[in-house]
Amino acid sequence: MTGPALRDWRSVRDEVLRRIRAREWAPGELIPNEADLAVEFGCARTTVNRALRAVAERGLLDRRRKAGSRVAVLPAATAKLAIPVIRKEVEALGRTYAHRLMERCEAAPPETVARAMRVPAGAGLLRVRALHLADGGPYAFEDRWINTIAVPGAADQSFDRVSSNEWLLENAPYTHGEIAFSASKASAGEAGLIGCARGAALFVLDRLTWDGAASVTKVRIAFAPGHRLRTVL
Amino acid sequence: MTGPALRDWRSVRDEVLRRIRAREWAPGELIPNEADLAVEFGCARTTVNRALRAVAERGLLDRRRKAGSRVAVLPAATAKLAIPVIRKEVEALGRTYAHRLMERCEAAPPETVARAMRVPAGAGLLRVRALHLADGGPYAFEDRWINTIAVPGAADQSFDRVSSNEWLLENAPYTHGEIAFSASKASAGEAGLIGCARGAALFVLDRLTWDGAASVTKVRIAFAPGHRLRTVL
DNA sequence: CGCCGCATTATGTGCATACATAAAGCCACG
DNA sequence: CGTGGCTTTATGTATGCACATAATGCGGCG
Repeated sequence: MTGPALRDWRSVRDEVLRRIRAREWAPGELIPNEADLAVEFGCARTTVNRALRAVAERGLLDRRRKAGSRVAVLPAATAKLAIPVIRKEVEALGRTYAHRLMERCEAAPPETVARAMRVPAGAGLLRVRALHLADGGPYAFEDRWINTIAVPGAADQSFDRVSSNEWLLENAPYTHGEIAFSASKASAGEAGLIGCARGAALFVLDRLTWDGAASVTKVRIAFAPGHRLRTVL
Repeated sequence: MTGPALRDWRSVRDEVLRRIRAREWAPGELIPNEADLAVEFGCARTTVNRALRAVAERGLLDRRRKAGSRVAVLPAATAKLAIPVIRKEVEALGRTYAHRLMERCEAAPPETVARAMRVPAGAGLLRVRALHLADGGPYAFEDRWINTIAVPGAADQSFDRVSSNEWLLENAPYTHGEIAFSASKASAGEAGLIGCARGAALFVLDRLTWDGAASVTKVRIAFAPGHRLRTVL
């Protein structure tokens, strides 16, 4: 059963994946340690380590020092989502992108927004509302609050040529953030802008980004009905 | 500017991230090559390589042989989604999980399903419909088709004790699959089962998994209103 | 002047080795 | 009999080196 030596880490990774899928190593079971596998595969332990690390990143192995590596029992399917700039997303569909700025003003945010962004209740934030278009039709509606203290340049931007979505990604560095997806019924206002029936089910993305302790921007993007977020496993 | 030597790859990674965020290395710009960075940081090139690879995986660097590494211009925010078994998801919320099997029968799938799963139009598939409950209330409704040829054991499972969701993840290996998220209005049937108003906006997950060339299962899970899929950036 | 191919160069990977670190589990001691 | 601490072990990582691979871009040739 000692086939040809598996000398590169991708081969080792693939062989490990095969054994897991084929149940040669059953869920919950401890697999041989790196040194033994290295001997079996005829390669260096470093190579086995690289391979096992890759498998563990996919969630199919649980690794712990001293305890060894065991096959994950209920591997949470992990999907790597790429959330591109909306312009890119539209263009990737072979459609023509455009955007229309609906509103741009300085305003005090509602209490929920102020709390989420951790800014004083009366603080003036920049509010931008804009429609993203694909082939001239509504694609998504964006409702955004920008912390102009964290993003100084934003106050000077009109956002009529470059969308705030895109401008911020290029110009507002962030250290971390959260994204949430949900479904929501279209309000009367949204229905009018997006061009759908009132009460239609909209796919909604909420994103809040931070630069250290300061919030950068909070945005809600409601996509036109039919929008799907796809990914491969 | 030669601070204390950055000897481990995490430090190097963090320093690289800092420089990108601080615009010391501007978007689109070519960064120094690995060898030079290794000299600057006082570590081996291998270590720099490991660090840059990690940054590239986050999407903040584009690396190409010979061309070098350049800072990504529009880094598509990449989020790693973990889609756990529903029972785990509910329990992670500190709620009590239960599930109720609504239907389990062998049937010929509608044409759209047959085509998506690439099975003959008249083929008999196992259909399972079940409700997932949290603290006794509806959490999600699952409508599933199982290819019993690809998953032999499934025909003998009643799915009344262990949900098909969980049983399949443990027992049906797959090589790849697709997931799509969308929003959909609750049909009359769904509304009744989930206990929401008809026409409510539901967050829907569609998953189709494959084992090589054979489809394993196709499932649509509609979550109760208010459900959010969260992830960090 | 244009195009092709090869030299150059930056990243990608494998290996042997050494040491770091976490933690399981045993043993001695109370 | 319980427990704290030490030993052992498996993974984690740093390093120097060598060679693989891709692709750029220059130089030579038609």
